[in-house]
Amino acid sequence: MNTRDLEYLVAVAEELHFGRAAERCRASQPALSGQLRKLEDRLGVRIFERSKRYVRLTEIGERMVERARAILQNVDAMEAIAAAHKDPLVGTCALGMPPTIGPFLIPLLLPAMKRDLPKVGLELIEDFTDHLERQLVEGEIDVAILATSPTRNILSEIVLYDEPFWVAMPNNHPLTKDDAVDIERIEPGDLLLLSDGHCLRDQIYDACKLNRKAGFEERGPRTLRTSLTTILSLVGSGEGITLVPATSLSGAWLTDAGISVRRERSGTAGRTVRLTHRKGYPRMALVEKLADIVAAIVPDTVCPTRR
Amino acid sequence: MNTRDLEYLVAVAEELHFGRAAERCRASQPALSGQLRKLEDRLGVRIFERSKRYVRLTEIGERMVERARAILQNVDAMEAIAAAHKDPLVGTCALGMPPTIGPFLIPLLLPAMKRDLPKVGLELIEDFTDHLERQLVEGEIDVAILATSPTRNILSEIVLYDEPFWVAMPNNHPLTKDDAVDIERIEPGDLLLLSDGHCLRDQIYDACKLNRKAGFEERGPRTLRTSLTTILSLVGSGEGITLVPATSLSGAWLTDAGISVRRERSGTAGRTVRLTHRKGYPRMALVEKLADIVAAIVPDTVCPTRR
DNA sequence: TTTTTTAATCGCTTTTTCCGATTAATTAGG
DNA sequence: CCTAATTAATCGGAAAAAGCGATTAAAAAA
Repeated sequence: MNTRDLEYLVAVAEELHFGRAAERCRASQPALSGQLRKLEDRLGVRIFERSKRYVRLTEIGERMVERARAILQNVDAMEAIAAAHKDPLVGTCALGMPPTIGPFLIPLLLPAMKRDLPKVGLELIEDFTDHLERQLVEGEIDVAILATSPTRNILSEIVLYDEPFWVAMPNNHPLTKDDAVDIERIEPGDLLLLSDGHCLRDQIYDACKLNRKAGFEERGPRTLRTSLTTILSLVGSGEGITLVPATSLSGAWLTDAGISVRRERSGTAGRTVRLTHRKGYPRMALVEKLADIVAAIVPDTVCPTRR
Repeated sequence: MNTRDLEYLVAVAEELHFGRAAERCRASQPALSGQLRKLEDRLGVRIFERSKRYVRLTEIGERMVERARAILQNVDAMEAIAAAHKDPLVGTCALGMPPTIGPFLIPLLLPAMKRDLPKVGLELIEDFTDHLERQLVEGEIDVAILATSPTRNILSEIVLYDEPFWVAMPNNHPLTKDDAVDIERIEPGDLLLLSDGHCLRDQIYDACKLNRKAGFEERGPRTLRTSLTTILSLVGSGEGITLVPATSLSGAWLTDAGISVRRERSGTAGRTVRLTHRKGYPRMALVEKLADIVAAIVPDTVCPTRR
């Protein structure tokens, strides 16, 4: 059944005149007549009582018109929804990010989104990287900000920025003497790390190349099943040292908390943050825009890939 | 927009697989693919996120599917209503009749309808013949039982029965002596007639050929703006004489009311009762059936045209 | 009677839809 | 790394549907 037929039906019901109805539908009278005749035949029911002098709805016709109107209303609604969403920068977007990024990025992201993508409702999901990847693959989220390259090849990435790791120490730590810290000099036993599952743990691991040191496991870092924020406050209270991504440095609270940060001398320790999405994701314009926004809001301690 | 496309849409939304969806819709996969692609293009919106490995609904797609389901539900309802009313002997039927027929026919008609047309809801309208004709023409009623031939030629009639007029007199009236009454002998001054508007008035007028009599107007019949039943009770109390159609004679109440009825000798006084309908009325099977029913229930004092 | 009105009918053209075969991309298995 | 399998898209041609203009038929109005 074609909704055009239903438009014809409603038009004739309102005009009670095939010619005028045809005109209103921008069709020829024979075309309209024929389609309605076929509609009646398909339904097996006479909708109109016709004569050369008048057209009238039958009892059943009245009910058919009611339904036809309901259908056309839904069709209109469908078209209206579609029209409203033609713009890819409209709708909701489920954005995932790991807990080592979220707390620092979200406060910057929300105002920027409100300004630059006011019609996009952001749904934020904070979870471990591998969970987010799975959710991406399963379509539970639209896009994620991750610090790893996607492992599944239905996913694709847009590089956002490179952020160096900084060394965070208690104010009275000997390594604070220098402008930059030689990463080799960090005592493994001092190192505070997040627990398994946090991508940052692996990244710091790699950065410190700790596994090269003999007897590392024995004298190795302490693992804490907590958040980066908590780790940092432990650093402030003299419990140890850690490496932090540069985006976490914004705000004055570090010094207030008794923490000093120093550059890592080689400049090689760091990670690349990307916007990850399914290759076939249809709202790529939104993803691109999101990438621009994130690149624009990160603090200047990092090096945005996009302008 | 074709509802087939919406079926395709819902099928793919449920199967998340173009091939299986096509199979379910008994269409080829390219046909289904193509139609959905065109639907997306028309709406200007991507409903599915496709890849070689998976199919997924977009956010907008979910909403489109909701609407599509609502539309298809209405289409089904439309088809169900049509299917239920394919039988012309279903639905409501507005039946008009004049007040000189209604009170005598309706008590017989209702039980017969309940038995023979149980799925037809009868809506009864009692009014003057010319009003009923107008209502027929305007489509306010479907059919009418009238004692006159239709004057508008968009109307057509099915003759139901011929009913003779009988002479109704007080028990003590001299004319009751004979088996049959010579209509010429009725004293015009004794005649009780219904007021203008009642078809029966004109019919009795014609039957008595009163207008041929000199000085008729002066000595003429008394007109009463009331009902046939009231006229008859006046006859019973000795106020005058009247002619009554044969259908009104059923029941024993006439003798109880002190009324005697006699045949009219010539046998020419009477009227033909018909079922009148618009020529183009689509439920002619119902009209025919109705005619059969009425012909079957009238008392045997009349001569049904139909068997 | 003639004219007007109006829905249906008739040919014919255009548009749409459909199918089978094929293609291209991707994944899985050896 | 190569091959097989899966799957949606594409292509070409055939079939179906819808459309239009002109005409017809019936009824009403002039």
